[in-house]
Amino acid sequence: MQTPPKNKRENKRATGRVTLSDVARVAGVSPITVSRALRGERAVAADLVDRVIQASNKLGYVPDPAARALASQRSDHVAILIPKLSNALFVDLLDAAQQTLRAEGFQTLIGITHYDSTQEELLLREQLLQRPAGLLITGLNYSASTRALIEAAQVPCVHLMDLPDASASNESELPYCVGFKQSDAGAAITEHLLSRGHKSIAFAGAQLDPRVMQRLAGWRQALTQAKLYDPRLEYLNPAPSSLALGGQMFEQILQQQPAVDAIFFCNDDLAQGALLAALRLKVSVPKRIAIAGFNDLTGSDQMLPSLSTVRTPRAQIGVEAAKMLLSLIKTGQYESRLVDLGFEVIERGST
Amino acid sequence: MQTPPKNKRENKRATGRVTLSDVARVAGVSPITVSRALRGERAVAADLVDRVIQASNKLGYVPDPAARALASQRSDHVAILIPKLSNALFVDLLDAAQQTLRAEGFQTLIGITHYDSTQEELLLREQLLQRPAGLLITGLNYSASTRALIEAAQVPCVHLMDLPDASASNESELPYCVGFKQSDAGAAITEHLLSRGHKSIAFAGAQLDPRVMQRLAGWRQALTQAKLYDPRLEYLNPAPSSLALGGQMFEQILQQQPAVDAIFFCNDDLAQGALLAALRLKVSVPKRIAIAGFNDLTGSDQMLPSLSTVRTPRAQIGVEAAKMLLSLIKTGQYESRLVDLGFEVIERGST
DNA sequence: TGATTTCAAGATAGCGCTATCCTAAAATCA
DNA sequence: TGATTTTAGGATAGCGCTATCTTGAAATCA
Repeated sequence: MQTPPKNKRENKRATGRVTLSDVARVAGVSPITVSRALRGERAVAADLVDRVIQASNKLGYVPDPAARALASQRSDHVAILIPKLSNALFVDLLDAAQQTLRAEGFQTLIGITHYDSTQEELLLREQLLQRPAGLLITGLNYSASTRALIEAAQVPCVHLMDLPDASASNESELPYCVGFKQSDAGAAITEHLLSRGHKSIAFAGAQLDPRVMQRLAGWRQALTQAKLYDPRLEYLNPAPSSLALGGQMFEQILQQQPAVDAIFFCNDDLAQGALLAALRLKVSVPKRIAIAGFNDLTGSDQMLPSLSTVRTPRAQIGVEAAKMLLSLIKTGQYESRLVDLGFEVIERGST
Repeated sequence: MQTPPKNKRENKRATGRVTLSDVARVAGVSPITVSRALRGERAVAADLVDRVIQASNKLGYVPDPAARALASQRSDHVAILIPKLSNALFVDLLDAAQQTLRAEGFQTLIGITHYDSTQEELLLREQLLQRPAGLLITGLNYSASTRALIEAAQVPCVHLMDLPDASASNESELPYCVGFKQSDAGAAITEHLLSRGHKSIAFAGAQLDPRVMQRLAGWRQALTQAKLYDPRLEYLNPAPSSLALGGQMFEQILQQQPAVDAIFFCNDDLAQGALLAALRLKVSVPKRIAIAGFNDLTGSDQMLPSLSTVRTPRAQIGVEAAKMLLSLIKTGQYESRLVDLGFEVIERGST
């Protein structure tokens, strides 16, 4: 003789969690109605919604993200892919995006690619397993397999920091992007140096990611237009950007190109390193040589002389990209695919 | 007349995912055996394990984290709580921990507390909803409610950057910690300044989190022991640490305490700002006044003069804490509760 | 006013796993 | 050798939600 089957309640694995059913019982409705009322999905009578919300508050109900993810095939995660944390630029981006997403109840999954597209793909694969609600990706990545992954995942995706050449194709084929024109910014700071009367302006770039190359293109274009372009003044080093490297490149350029009277460094850390090297070598800035940076990172205004640079709206990009993504997640659309947040040339003592 | 019930396969919501059952079918075993074989839980015959693994590889099976989390009440997330991303110290910590955790298949959930214990508790609550497998928390937080949350969650937790006074109580009541003795480090750099013959050594601190206060305690202790302690030389500013603030505090101290011949700044960014201010004001370092920092952040070796500081093993702390947590997650134990990774006084040009 | 459409609520059936219980065979013991 | 304990595999029943289908009532229409 067997014991009679226990009733459902007793049979439960005890997890101590307040569930939808608990709320439903208290509110006197079915569980599915609670689900709908709380998510605002479909029409639920106003008085029922009230009762559900009251019951929910009374019990301190909080939905279980795992159950939700399993049932709906969508989690409350947003994945973000960033090249490095050693560049303050990306940290600011992450910070801003993360903050904005959290305010809407989304958790941020970080992935650091180290500028490696194989890693990027691997990270994306891992992140997609979590069925994220959305994706934030630094740069406009067109690696075929990565794109395929994103398409297949059917997840809204916003790209950060860069804008495609809007000229091309029809609007609906463009990726969602929040950024600014890197090449325009590169040209703008170069023009600033030109306006100060400099004739021999070198470009010093490190890391050489696509955005650096676009700044280089901007520099080339501005100098070509001024009929001052000289390919020998391009100094490109694939090593990661750092203060120390900036100092080294500064010395190297001084030595190899004595006629150079200004240098545009592709990132502020390089430029800061150059300013410190100039102090060490007692090279007068901007008298003997002007120095410009990029990004307006912390400390650039404190340097001696203070560093002229391009202020990039990275925090704002993080916020706007997150908002765009949230809109895509919720409504499937956004007013525009391209958001250009511009940049600002900051003229300080070094030029 | 009704249509006959569709068989299970057809009845499924089509998600296109390879499931445990698919693997089970191919391997010719039951789903639960696949689950056990893949997780290495319980004993499964070696040949079955082989067959399961082969089938799994053949089909490209990957477990669904949401389903796993729902069934087991544990996700593959590890939550990390950090005060700020604007301090490179914590970014390094995050980077190292995240990297180590990912290698073992864990996703990192970040929470930025902004040094606010209310926020910390809120973040922790949100993160605990995800049923993380483990917790990494900066500092030794003893806010009652936060502690209660952690205890109630029954989740292994490792604290970062700091060590409790090991003297007290029995071993098993200590929290798991990876860090170093902040007060010892504060004392060590102060002793370094003393050894250089400085008699009037000021302390300049910002942010004033518990770790800064411990460095202050170390400074006090070293000076008291040398019979040179003077409370008027404590400069404490609750504002966030920054280069600009360092410059301001430097000027302020010079002005108010003309006899001071050395300053210990609680963080390198302050000290770097002070060095730049010294250049600006043409105050000779270390001749007129010596300057020491803390953490050995990027750029400190590039300053003019290069900055003497305390190198703290933050990346190593991130790695070791992650490893400790992984061990706690998998085995429930770790060889010791306190891991002291030490620190190193770096003597450079500024002292 | 009867027929058709719309709509709000509920019933049902999973999402893809793991915890738990069960069973038959193998291993151990007296 | 029969009784007891281990052991390996499987069956079953959820984890806590949401997608989907149903249903009865209200709204709309001819």
